[in-house]
Formats: sequence, structure tokens, C-alpha cells
Amino acid sequence: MEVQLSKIAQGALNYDCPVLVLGGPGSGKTTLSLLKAQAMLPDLKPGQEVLFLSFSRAAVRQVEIRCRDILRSDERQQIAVRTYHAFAMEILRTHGKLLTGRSPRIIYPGQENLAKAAFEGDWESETERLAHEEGRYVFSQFAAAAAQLVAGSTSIGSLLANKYPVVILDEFQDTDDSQWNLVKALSTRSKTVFMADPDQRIFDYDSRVDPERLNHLRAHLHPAEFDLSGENHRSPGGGILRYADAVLANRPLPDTQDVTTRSYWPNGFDSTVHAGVVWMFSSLRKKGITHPSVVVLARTNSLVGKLSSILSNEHSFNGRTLNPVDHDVLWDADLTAAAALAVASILEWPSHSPEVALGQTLDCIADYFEAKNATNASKSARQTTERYRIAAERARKGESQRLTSARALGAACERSFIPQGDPSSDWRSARDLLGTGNDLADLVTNAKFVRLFRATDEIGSRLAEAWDLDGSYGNAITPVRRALEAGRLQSDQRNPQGCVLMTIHKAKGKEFDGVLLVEGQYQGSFFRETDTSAQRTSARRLLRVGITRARHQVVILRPQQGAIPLVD
DNA sequence: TAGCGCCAGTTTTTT
DNA sequence: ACTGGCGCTA
Repeated sequence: MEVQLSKIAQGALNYDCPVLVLGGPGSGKTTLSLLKAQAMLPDLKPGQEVLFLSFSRAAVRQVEIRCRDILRSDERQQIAVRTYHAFAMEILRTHGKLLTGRSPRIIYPGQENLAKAAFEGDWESETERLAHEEGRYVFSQFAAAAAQLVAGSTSIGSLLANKYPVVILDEFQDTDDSQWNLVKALSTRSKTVFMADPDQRIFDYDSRVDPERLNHLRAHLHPAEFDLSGENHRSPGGGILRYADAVLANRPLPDTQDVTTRSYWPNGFDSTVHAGVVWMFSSLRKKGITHPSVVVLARTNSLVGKLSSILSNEHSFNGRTLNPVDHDVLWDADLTAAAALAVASILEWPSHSPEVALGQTLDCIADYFEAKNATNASKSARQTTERYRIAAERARKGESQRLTSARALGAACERSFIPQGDPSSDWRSARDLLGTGNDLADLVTNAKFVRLFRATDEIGSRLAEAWDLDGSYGNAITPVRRALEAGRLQSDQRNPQGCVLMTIHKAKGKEFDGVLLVEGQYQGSFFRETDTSAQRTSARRLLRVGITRARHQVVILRPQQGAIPLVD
């Protein structure tokens, strides 16, 4: 690919390391850094690689795609693109024994959440204790441990520098304290290229992400700085970027065709969202894009879930019928999976004795509340987990139930649930059985999100297979679990195409033809009345990130009543 | 155990 | 305007 570079970009390309490249969304930082890597490849010895570190797997994927545009395949082999976490984890896995004398063990986020929920006291210092005394590391401790290894051991330091003589640091403004320590340690022996946009700092709710990070870097390494902020290669015309920058700076909004704001009335939310998506697609097609990618962004996960169910239904808008829109959702899947397994356990009822059947279902329900407590620790979730565990035990012993829902399920189980052999209607009736008591309403809601995995078809076909074999669903839990796992992996790998829904945070580093930014009425507000000025500023940064994901068209949907103006 | 009233409420990283 | 969590009470 031929790349036209500006004078400043050319300057950064020619300059020796360390280099700090500043620039906004679409300013060409990534392209420039890859060209810089390319220029340094001839100096590498066999076996050496350029290390490119970024934050999320999504960003890593994005960079790999960009590599395909810019680099030849033999060049691509010499660039290792990793997340900060994965890189630190690898160092820890290989050399971690040096720290405590025993093989390091990793505490995965699910386990961490459970342990955190059960722990009384300061969890932060407990994670440090776990690392230092027991050699067990939670994710946030990886970088600190890796930094300690690289800085503390000359042999590890030179081993890494020999493998990676050049390191490129992406999204540097979002590094936390220990990641910065790791980078500092690497920078003593390797050449470094830093890329940053202070105005894309959207993870600052984490107290270890220091807003002064760039100044730390300046004081420590004195990198040559190149500012690309005037450049824009993503959206032609520049209207989108100007608009986003005005929102950021709280300046009057420019007039541009590329960004439109619409308000909706309280009872018109669903149809306005739906119409907005439909309008977006037709508008992009009119501009000559035959297969447009459109992202619908919201601030909170729960609003994303709601938007998905809106797009799955039919609506009418100004007398026109809007058909359901096929879409993908980037969804945190743990709760949905647990809920789905509870539904699957009901499909198994006819294959077990009532005691076993009910016990299994009640255990699945307990698992669901355990997962709920793990994602968001609460006393009531913990208590409910316990209650359903006891209920499961009682069911297996054939004792009577104390919980209303458990009694209702027991009665339903006695009457015996008879599946008809049509997986989707059997699935729905099993799900409805769970919804009788209101303490499980939340579980049923989550179970309805199974379709977000795009796994419904997968589950359906696996269940149909099981049914054909022996006229019952037999063991339904296993195929459902498999389908959910496969679905989750898939949604991670999929390329953005058609319509995708996610939170603004997840969209960072991605780009789409059209962006629909949705503010809910009571949840997922852009701003709050109670915002401190720091919160307001960070909300502005977040909105800017959302708006600048678009190449061609942005639509902002806000409530007619109660929305705080984007600029004063 | 279940129902009532009160209060607060975002966002994320990995095998 | 709605939910989920929590503490109180019967």
C-alpha cells in the first residue's frame, strides 16, 4: 500500500528513538508506527522481533489487520503484536519462579471476583500479599511482577532486549503505574516508540492510570515529540472530527452534514432507535457504500442489551413498518451462560428421577447467583446462592421446599415437563417455568439474551440432534455449554460487518462507516446533573471517542426531555 | 421467607 | 421512570 506522509509524520519516521507520537483518532499514528517498525526491520538479527503492545485483544486484532495492509508477509512475521497483559503474563510464566521460589499461579478474573467478594478488608493490598507471599497473581498484578523481573534481573532484561530490540507502545496515555514500570524497565535496553492521545484517556476511573503519564515519560526518557493532531485520515471532510473536538472542548458545535442529533419522546424511544439504524444504513448506501458497517454505541452494558432487544422486534415509525435488524452484540456473557444452563437443566427433567432433576436445576440456579455475585458482589446474591444450594440438597433427599420458587419448580417437576421435540418452543416453555417466582425474573431476563451469542441456532441444532437420537433431550446441559463457549469465541473473532452493538469503551480503537450514539432516558446518560467537572471532562472524552469511530456518518439520539446539552 | 420503603446507580484488561 | 440491593418487620 502506498502511504502519503505529512512532513511531521515523515520527521517522526526519520528520527531515531525514543519517539513520542501524539495525535487524535484517525490521525495515522498506527500506520506511522508500523512504517517505523518496517524501516527498522533490516537492522534486526535473525530471531529478533519488533514488539507492539496495545490494550485489548480487539485493538491487537485491529493492528494485525493494519499490518496486512502495510507490510509484506515476511515482514509481518517479525512483528509481535500483543496485549500488555498477555506480554506480562508470558514473562511471569517463564521467569516468575525467581520471585517467590515457586511456580507462579494465575488467579483468573472470575475467581478473583469471588475471592474479592468473600474478602473483608482492602482487596488491593490483599492482591499484593497473594503475589508476594503465595506466588498467586491476579491480572492487575502481572505488569508489576513482570516489571520487577525485568528490572531486577540483568539476564531477563537482556534476554528480552535481545528478543525485542524495538518496542512500540500503543495507547500509552492509558497505561497504569505498573505497566509504566514495565515499559521503563524495557526502555533501558530497547528502542521505544510511544503513541498517545491524551484526549482518548477513557480508563481514568482506574486510580492507577495517571493523567500525568505523558509527563512522566517526558521527564524520564525525553523522547522527541511529533504531533499529528492536525491530521485526519479516517473521515473525509473532517466534519466528524471537528464536531467531536467541539464536544470535547465544550465549544459551539460546528454545522456538518456528517453529524446529526435527534431527540425522542419518552414513549418513542424504541421506534426512534430502530428508525435511526434503518436510516443510517440507507444513508450510507446512498453515499455509495454497498456493505456499510454500523455500530450502535451506548454508555452502559444494560442499555446495550436493551437496544439489542429493540432491534430484534418489529416497530412502526411514522406509519412505516420497521423489520427486525440482524445484528451482533459484544456482550459480557457469564450471567447469560449461567441462566441458559438453568433452562437446559429443565429440558433434562424427563430423563431423570424427580429428585435428581429438581436438584440439578436448583443447583444451576445457585450457580447463576454465584456468577452474579462474582461479577458484582452483593450480600443478597450470596445469600440466594446459599438458599438454592440448600434447596437442591433438600430436593435430592426428597424433602419439602421452603423457598416459594423452589416449591413451584418442584410442583412443575412433579407434573412432569413434556418436551415436544421442537427445540425453540421447548426452550421457551422451559424458560417460562423458571419465571414463576419473581426472585428468578432476573435470571429469565438473562436467559433471553442467549440470542446475543448468535448461539440460538447452534443450540437449536444440537438439541434437535440429541432429540433425534432417543426422543428426549437426555443430557442437554453439555451441548448448551459447548454451544455457548463456541459462540463466545466466535463473537470475539468476528470482523465488524453489518450492525454491531457495544459500549463506547469497547469501541475504542475500532472504526465503522456509521455510528449511532444512543443516550437512554434513565440509564446510560451522557452527562449527569451530579457530575464533578472532572467527570464531565471524562464524559466528553468518551463521547469524542464514540463520535470519531465513524468514517462517514454519525447520528446522536438523545431524550427530548432532561438531556443536558452537549455544550453549554 | 417475603414484602415494604429507601437509596443509588458507568466504564475494563486474559487463557 | 426503573431496577437491584439492603435493612426492617411480620
